[in-house]
Amino acid sequence: MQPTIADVAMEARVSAITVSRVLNSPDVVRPATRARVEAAIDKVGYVRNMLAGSLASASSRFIAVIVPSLSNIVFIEVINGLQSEFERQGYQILLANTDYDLDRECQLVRTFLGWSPSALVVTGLRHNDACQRILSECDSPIAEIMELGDAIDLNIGLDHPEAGRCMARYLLGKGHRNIVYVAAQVARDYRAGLRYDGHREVLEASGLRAPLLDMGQLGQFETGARALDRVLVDYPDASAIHFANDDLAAGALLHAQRQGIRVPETIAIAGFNGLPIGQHVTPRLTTITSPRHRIGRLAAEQVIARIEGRALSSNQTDVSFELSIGESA
Amino acid sequence: MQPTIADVAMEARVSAITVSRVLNSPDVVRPATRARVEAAIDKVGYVRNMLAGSLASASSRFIAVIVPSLSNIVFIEVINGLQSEFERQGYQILLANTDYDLDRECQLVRTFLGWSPSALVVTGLRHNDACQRILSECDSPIAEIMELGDAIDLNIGLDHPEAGRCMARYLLGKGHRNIVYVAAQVARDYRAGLRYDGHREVLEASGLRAPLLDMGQLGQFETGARALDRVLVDYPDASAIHFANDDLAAGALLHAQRQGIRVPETIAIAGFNGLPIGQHVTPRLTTITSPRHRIGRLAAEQVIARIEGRALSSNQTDVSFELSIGESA
DNA sequence: CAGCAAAATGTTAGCGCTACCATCATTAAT
DNA sequence: ATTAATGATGGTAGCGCTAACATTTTGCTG
Repeated sequence: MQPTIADVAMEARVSAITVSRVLNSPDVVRPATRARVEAAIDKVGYVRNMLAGSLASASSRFIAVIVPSLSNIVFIEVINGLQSEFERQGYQILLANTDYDLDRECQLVRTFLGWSPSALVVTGLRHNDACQRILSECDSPIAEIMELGDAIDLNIGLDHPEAGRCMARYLLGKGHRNIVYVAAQVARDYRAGLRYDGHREVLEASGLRAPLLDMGQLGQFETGARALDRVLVDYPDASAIHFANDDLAAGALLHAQRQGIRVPETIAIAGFNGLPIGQHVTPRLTTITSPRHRIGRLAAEQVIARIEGRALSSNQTDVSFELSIGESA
Repeated sequence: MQPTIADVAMEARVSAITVSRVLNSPDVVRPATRARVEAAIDKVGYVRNMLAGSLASASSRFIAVIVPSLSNIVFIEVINGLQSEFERQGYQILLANTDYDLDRECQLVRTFLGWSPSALVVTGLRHNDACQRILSECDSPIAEIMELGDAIDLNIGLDHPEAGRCMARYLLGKGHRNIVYVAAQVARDYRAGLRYDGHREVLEASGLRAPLLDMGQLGQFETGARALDRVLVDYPDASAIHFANDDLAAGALLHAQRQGIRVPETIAIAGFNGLPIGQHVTPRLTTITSPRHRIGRLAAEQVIARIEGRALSSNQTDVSFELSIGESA
């Protein structure tokens, strides 16, 4: 049997609550007593039972974090940002991924609420009805990240339609008039769809068409490579491809290099995210850099502030983005 | 106040324990009763308190997972493998990263034990003394993954020295006699050091030298690029570089392409891990493919078997690896 | 050194759930 | 019909901890 707080208390000749205090607010215990308790903890090999503590205090120091995918480096970086900040403050992340499935998201929220998390961090603003209701009725802080808009509680993210507009304007400025937007599964990765909306808006305002090529599968390099081939065949007039993300764009660039397709002369290529690989391919990728780690860090900071009851200047934080111009477009 | 099991019980005109049974072992409750309880759960909006359940049953269904880094795609894939299997069985992962620091690892193990995890999954076989003792004395299942050797309990991984030997033999077979091994922070990423040991063993057995270039920082593409430059200057006779991982190797390959350095003619390049990017660069990277997702899945399967008291044929699983030959070496 | 505020420690009563054993209902067999 | 065996449900106690209040000790003032 694991020793409990009572064993430590007996060993240190104090009451259980004093041991609890040494653990939770050491400064209210007299140094001499504290030392005795700490010695007793070591002596009996006490390991704190966080479950019991959380139950009694009705606060778990868990933060539920739900992202669409763990295979996408973008979310990993966000998690890194969250993790570094939360860990510093003694919070433990409970992590899950939805596979871009809103019903699964709802299920995960339900499950996580059972652990009495101190807060929830979810990706995006779109949820199914049940999930929306649960989150709205929940009294823990809730941060909806990545995307900017009407949020339940806290909101940290960037303006995806504006990012799409930004790149479209840049490509227009470069003289492109036939630009294909290539995404993978827009229905699931709807933020890529939001960027497309912005892209189309700009092109149509100039009287141009904005074809969308949706590659069937959420893919990586391979999908980008195949997309490039398809665009060259199906859209012979296209002079540029606006990819929904850097994975696709990098896949296309690497493929172009293998095949001797000249970029940007034959076709210009642009991406989104600003992943490191974009700066290492030839030509360097023109893309939009999103502050992924920063989103995580800010979300964590604001969530902690909310938990601790500190006031926030605003519930919404636009982390913004940056056009990063390479030679690919 | 959140409704509790007692509220559900009252609503369904049954006792609390029956509600508990509907939640935990529905098949022992009469269908009619079960339906009544389920209706009551919906009606009162009951959310199960996992903390209380875990405390009472002394089993949390948490799995503590400790990896060196969340920035390395390799560990992400392992976590994906773990996650998919554990989630299917209703276990929740508690995730943390050590930043390759064994003292931090010990601290994390201590913290996690406080949550009464059903099992621990840690990376590698090396721990500091305190950690080794804690893990040895722990009676939950423990899986040490990635690396093969003397383990505390379960062990799933690959033979790193043999992987190093394998690539060294391949490079020798290609006629290379001056091969530089390039790693980043071998002291921390000691598994890269194990591969170097194997590499050196093979070269020295052929009477060759096995210089080691340790780039200061654990880096990505950038470090690989800089390493290539340094090798060309500091080891003018070198005909091949054996990189400790594919990130470094890919960084070097992309750099070579930018600079017009011919691979493998001027210098051959080999990696380790078998990341997708290696198959998309030109020339394709010669590397060793490790079954990362499989390590995670197997570890989870075996841990679950152990938790459920099922016997395992062996405590050690060699997942093996595969030489993947591209044109880079 | 009394007297009092502040600091330190203790007592009691749960947190919400499940293990354990007891009880009651149902069916099958004599 | 009676018993036994099985199935379904309930009562009680306690998991290990902390909140809230109660009590004791300490340090200081006049």
